[in-house]
Amino acid sequence: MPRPIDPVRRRARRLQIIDAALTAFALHGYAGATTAEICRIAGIGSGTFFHHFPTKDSLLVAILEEGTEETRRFFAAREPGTPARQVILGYVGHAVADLADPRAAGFITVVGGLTSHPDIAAALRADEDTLRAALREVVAEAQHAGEVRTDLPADRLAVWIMLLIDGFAGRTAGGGFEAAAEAPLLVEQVGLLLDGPPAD
Amino acid sequence: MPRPIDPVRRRARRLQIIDAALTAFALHGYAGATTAEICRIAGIGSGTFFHHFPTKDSLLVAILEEGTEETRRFFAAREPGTPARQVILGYVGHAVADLADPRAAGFITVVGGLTSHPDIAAALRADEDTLRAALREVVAEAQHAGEVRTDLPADRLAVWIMLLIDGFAGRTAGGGFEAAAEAPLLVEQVGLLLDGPPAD
Amino acid sequence: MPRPIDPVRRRARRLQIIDAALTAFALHGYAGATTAEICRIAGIGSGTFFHHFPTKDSLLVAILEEGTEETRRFFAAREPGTPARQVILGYVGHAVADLADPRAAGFITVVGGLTSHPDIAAALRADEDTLRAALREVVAEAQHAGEVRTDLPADRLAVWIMLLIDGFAGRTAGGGFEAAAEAPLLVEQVGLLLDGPPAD
Amino acid sequence: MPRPIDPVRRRARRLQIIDAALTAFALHGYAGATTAEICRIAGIGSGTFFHHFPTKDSLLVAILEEGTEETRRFFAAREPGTPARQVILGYVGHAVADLADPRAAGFITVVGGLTSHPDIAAALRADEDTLRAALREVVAEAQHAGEVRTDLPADRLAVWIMLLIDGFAGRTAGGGFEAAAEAPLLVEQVGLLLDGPPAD
DNA sequence: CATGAATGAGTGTTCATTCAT
DNA sequence: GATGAATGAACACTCATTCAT
Repeated sequence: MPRPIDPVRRRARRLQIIDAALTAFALHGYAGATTAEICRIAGIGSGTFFHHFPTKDSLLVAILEEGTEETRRFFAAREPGTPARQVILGYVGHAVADLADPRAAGFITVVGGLTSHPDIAAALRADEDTLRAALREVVAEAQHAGEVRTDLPADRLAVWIMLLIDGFAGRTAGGGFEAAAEAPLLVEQVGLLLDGPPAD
Repeated sequence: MPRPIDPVRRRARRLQIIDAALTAFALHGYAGATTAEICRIAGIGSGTFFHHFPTKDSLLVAILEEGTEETRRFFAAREPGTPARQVILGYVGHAVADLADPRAAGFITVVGGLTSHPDIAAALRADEDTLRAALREVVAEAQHAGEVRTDLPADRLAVWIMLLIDGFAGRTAGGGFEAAAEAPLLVEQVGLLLDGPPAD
Repeated sequence: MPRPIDPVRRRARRLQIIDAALTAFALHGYAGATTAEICRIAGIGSGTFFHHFPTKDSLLVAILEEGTEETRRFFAAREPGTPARQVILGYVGHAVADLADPRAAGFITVVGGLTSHPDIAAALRADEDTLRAALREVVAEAQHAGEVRTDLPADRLAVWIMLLIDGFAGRTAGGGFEAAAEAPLLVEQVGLLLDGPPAD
Repeated sequence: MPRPIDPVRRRARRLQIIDAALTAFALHGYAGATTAEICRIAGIGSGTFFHHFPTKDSLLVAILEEGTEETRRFFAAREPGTPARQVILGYVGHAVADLADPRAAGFITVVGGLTSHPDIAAALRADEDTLRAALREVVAEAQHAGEVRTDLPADRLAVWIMLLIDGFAGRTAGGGFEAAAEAPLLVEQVGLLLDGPPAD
């Protein structure tokens, strides 16, 4: 009597594990977090873990893909007619809001340098490329609309926006830096970046 | 009749190990880099490694302290009479020059989130605090000289300078970002940060 | 639907490891016996070892506690009405019977001096104290019954009984000393201890 | 200009190392004591250690041989005419006096079970055999003189004397057992052993 | 589907020993 | 003779992963 697999419950389990992993990775880094700890946080047995993710690497890949998907969704959800520059600054605000979860900041800084592990590196690159392409497109649009400086190519500005966000995340992960309080300065800095130095 | 120990050779060995560690850490992260690999890169036996550093942790701490010391030296070496703002931008240039070694960039990003390992966390904090204090002091001086905006406290500006440098380092560690080519834009962005948005 | 864990099998594995450890410790001493050898004797992988005992120390502690428990059981099992002196000599016989396993003798002599390793030292002390208290009590009872000399305090006699048993165990561990053949002489010597020198 | 080796200084160095080793062995056991610690206690470099003893094993063997030699000397130094029984009890007193050094007791208990290490096992056996033969001879003499029971062979009595001394040493190594205070009881026990149970 | 006992390659670290100075 | 830097085999222990139940 093969009970039909319940995809809802399955997804719930996966999210439960992903959530535990976020905590563990943020605390000890990817290599430092053990599957045993993730299982303990998630309240499951190790067997269950490997039922849902064939390897530890695949778990991290899944988390990264989840993030990539969210990025895609954000830009896809753009209200038609919204000015491009506003979309850019909106994304910055969106990213900062994610960093309200202190684990997110830790996760980003900790996962950045995983160039070994080919699967993970690929997922990181995909995440990066997705955001970079989306930003590049909307920056180019803003340039055409005259909302953004044109002395730098759109791609380079996109990368520098990401640079600012990543730097901000890194500070958030440490102590003594209130993401909420500093967010306006981030928006200001991105604005200054998009405007460039005053002509004077 | 004890042979007089040769401190020069001892220091050379330490530097040899530190150099190998920089490579390994940048490649695989702290936890991912094995002492065995560091030894292989350095061309020494494992016993020699632990003869010079009692633990893997202590090696990282030594590297960090080396960096802290270099920061201190940089600010101590300031020519009397140099304008404060020029010192700040000079430091930015100095930091970027270090990132010409691609391992340095990888190292910085990879080592950021090591909050477990109390000794390492302490050394990271010390490194951070040293730079932050030095920048704060010179930023405050620049404010008094009217070279820098005064609507933000010196400490906050110091942190944001570090944010920009760290974000820059993170990009350098990845591909598709030429540190040398992007350096002027970093100086420009720091300048924008120090000036603030145009009064207009 | 967690399979109900089988405590029987778990206990069996533990005993299997303990048995292998007894052999290895008796052969090479505590420090000299490697976990690898214990695993080989027990026919298990190293992972399994540490699945059941978190450290090598904890294994020895478990063995010692097993012994302490057995001592407690022996004295608790005393038939009501048995004369105290008979209980004492019964215990001596019981101890000698254990020494029929040549590994037991080796184990005792080898484990005696482990004053480093705080956990082990504590377990040794607990084992010692349990036996000493049990013997002291029954010796005191025998003194009240007039079966044992009263010129020495019960505690001191208890210690000397243990001294004789330990000395006997030490001889058993070496060669040229048949525990079974020498047992009557041990009982005689304990008798002499309990009686003291003839009044004459 | 090969300076003639100074055998006095050489012997002093050896004794200095042996003394340090006694301390270290008593504290941590043979396997637990490192050559590095012995060197530290002795205040010498590791190179010097291996100048005087080619291996750690050879050091222990040397200590054991020192002890064997002392045993031999004790029995050789017997004043002509001394009654055999008095020699036996004199030896017991001599052994107890050695145990006044708390390291001696620890050393004896800790070194007992080293059946691996063929050289050490051989030295232990030699030490044992030397004492046993000496005791056997003097016990036999006492038996002929009618000072000692004759229902047991001299060799067996010799072994039991050693059993009592070793048991005593084991207690001394632990706490709560004052060698000096308990010595008379040891002499009494040996006396009772040599007399056997009263005919009554 | 869920479990946790079992695995063994791999990890950081130790230590007796060697040897150039 | 004396030193301590260098060595690498061996050690206790970890951990991602497998699989019988």
